[in-house]
This record gives sequence, C-alpha cells and structure tokens, in this order.
Amino acid sequence: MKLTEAKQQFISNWGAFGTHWGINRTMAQIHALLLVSPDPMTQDDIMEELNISRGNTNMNIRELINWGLVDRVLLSGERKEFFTAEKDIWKVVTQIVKERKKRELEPMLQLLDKLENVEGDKKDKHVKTFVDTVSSIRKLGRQADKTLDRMIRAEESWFVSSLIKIFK
Amino acid sequence: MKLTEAKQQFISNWGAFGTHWGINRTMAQIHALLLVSPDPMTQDDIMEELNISRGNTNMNIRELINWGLVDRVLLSGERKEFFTAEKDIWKVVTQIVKERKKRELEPMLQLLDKLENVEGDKKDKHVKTFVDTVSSIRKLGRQADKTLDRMIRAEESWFVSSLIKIFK
DNA sequence: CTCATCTTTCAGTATATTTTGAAAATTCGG
DNA sequence: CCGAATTTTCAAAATATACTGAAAGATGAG
Repeated sequence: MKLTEAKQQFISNWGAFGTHWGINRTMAQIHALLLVSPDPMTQDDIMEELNISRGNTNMNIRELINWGLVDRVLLSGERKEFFTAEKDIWKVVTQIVKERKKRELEPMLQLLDKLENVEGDKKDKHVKTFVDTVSSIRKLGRQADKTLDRMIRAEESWFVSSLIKIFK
Repeated sequence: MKLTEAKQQFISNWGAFGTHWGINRTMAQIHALLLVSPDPMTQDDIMEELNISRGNTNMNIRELINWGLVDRVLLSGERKEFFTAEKDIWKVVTQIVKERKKRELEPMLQLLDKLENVEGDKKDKHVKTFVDTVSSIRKLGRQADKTLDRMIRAEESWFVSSLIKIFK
C-alpha cells in the first residue's frame, strides 16, 4: 500500500473510531492528520487535505487545543499560524484520561455521593436496591479515580511497563 | 432527597453520561432504571417510567441484551416478558470492556498492523513519521488488549483489589 | 385451532449534531 | 496607523441519529 492511501485509511478509520468515544469525526480526523504529519500544518493545509470548511477546521482545532492534544506553533518569518500534535502516544492517552476524568468522572462521583444519602427506610427494598447500586458504582468509581490519578502522575508508562510484568 | 427524585436524577444523569461514551441516552436510562429496580420489569413498566414509546423501548432493551447487560426473565404464571439488569458492577464493567474490545479495539489493531507495512523509503520523513506513529499506537493498543484480556479473565475484582495495593 | 395478548418492525417524523460560508474581528508588516 | 492577510464567529443548511406509533408478526392459554 502506498503512503497516500495508508494515510487516508488511517485518518478515516480514526475518525470513525472517535465517534464511538464521544469525539466528533472531524476533530478525530484532524488529530489523526497532525499525528502522521512530520511538520506543523496551517488551517489551509488541513482544510485542503480533509476537504472541510474553514469554520469547521477552526472550531475543531480550537477544541483539540482545549484538550491539550494540539499546539499552536509560530514559525519565524511566517504570518500564518501552524499546528502540531503531541506525538508521544502515552502523553496523548494521559492527556485524554485527565480531561475526561475531570469532565465526566468527577461530576458523576459528586452526584453519587449525594444520591447515596437518599431518605427512606433501608428495609424498603426499593430504597435498599437504590442505595446498594449507587454505593457500589460510587466505590468502583472512586477506585478508578484514584488509579487514574496515579496513572496521570506516573512519569513512566504505567500501562506499557508496570502492568506487563505485574500481571503476566 | 426523596427516593423518587433521587432515582430520577440517577437515571437522567446516567443517560447524559452514556452519551459521552457512544451509548444512546435512552439505552443508558433503561439500564440505569433496571439497575436500581429490585424486581424485574416489563416493557410497559419501562415505557411508563421513562415516558418513551413502545418501539424505542423494545429496540433499546434488545440492544442491552446484545451487550449482555440485561436479561430476559420469565416469571411463572405471567405471559409477559420481564427484564432485569446484572447488578454486580464489576461484572457490568467487564462485560462492557469485553464488547468494546471486540467491536472497536480489535478491528483497529488489525488495521494498524496492515498500515505499518506501508511501502516507501523510511528516510522520507513523511513515511517515517507515519510508520512511527502507527507503530507506537499499535504497540500501546496491543498492550492494552492484553491487559484487558487479563482483566476480563480475572474472577476477582482486578481494579478494586489488586491495583489498590500494588500502586499505592 | 382461535383469538386475545404481547412483541417486533420500520417508514415517517422529530430532534440533535455537524458543517458551511460569508461577514466581522483581529493581527501584524510596512 | 493602514490595509491586506489571517482568524474567529455564528446563523442557516445539511446531515446524522433517535423516536414514534401503527401495523404486522409471534405466542400460548383455553
């Protein structure tokens, strides 16, 4: 397979993959494109390569920057802004975990804490099932939260090094 | 907070949470409802509680069954079908991981294997960056795949017991 | 076998999300 | 500063996704 085709496939599949994870297609595709591009690219480069509008490109680049996955780069002698993606995949994963934890897990845990204190007689099976379910989700969630914290703090690749040895 | 309100909040927030993970709102809500319900429920119970149509209810229950998160239950003396959700949260997580691994991670790894063998001179920086990126994603993915396999096979709660001690 | 009950399907409709493109705002070299 | 180049915004349009409800299909008690 030729590079052009391979690149095409990578970008298109990464986009589809992203949609299963609550990330929109275009955002994932721009990220994929930057990941496999050796040099920083401009908005126009990206627009042309992916055949998308200026507005769409701009919005999604901004979102990628918010997620900490893409950086604005200023090249001397150039008026335009250039963009580049973090290439260290471990850092990418860490960054995504960090953001999703903050945006999704933490608020959910706060809610569960509150819901666990529902009024009512625990002998009522409706109350009991509710409290038990909420409580077990909360406990698992808290544990996941701690584990992810550790992972984020780890300098070295937790997933790729520690786990291999420990669990084999 | 009263049980009715707490239940309402749990269901509604679980639905919103689900949408960030590629699961549709209704499917997540039905799951949430069954998780906090002590007894199995019929389609009509679910329709009424969530104010959704018969067709929608039916489709989403089926999907939950496909995912292995909900079971059809036949109560003796009853003509109707009843539904119940697995309440052990660890099992729920394991089941979800298993399905998503099969549906998403494995096909992606197959693609990456193929793409890593792209034609072209590795001295060309475009080829090099592409191969390096694909290769590092593939390696991390393979590792995740193995780790998840181990997690799925584990009888005991890998997340809640092993990791606490090992990484503290 | 019959028929009332329950389940499934799916075309049409509604809703939500994404994308466009042109206009407004900003930036910076001269 | 000026004005061309560049970036950003956002209302409208396009697309994708989810939901409804009625009709068709399946089931099982009698």
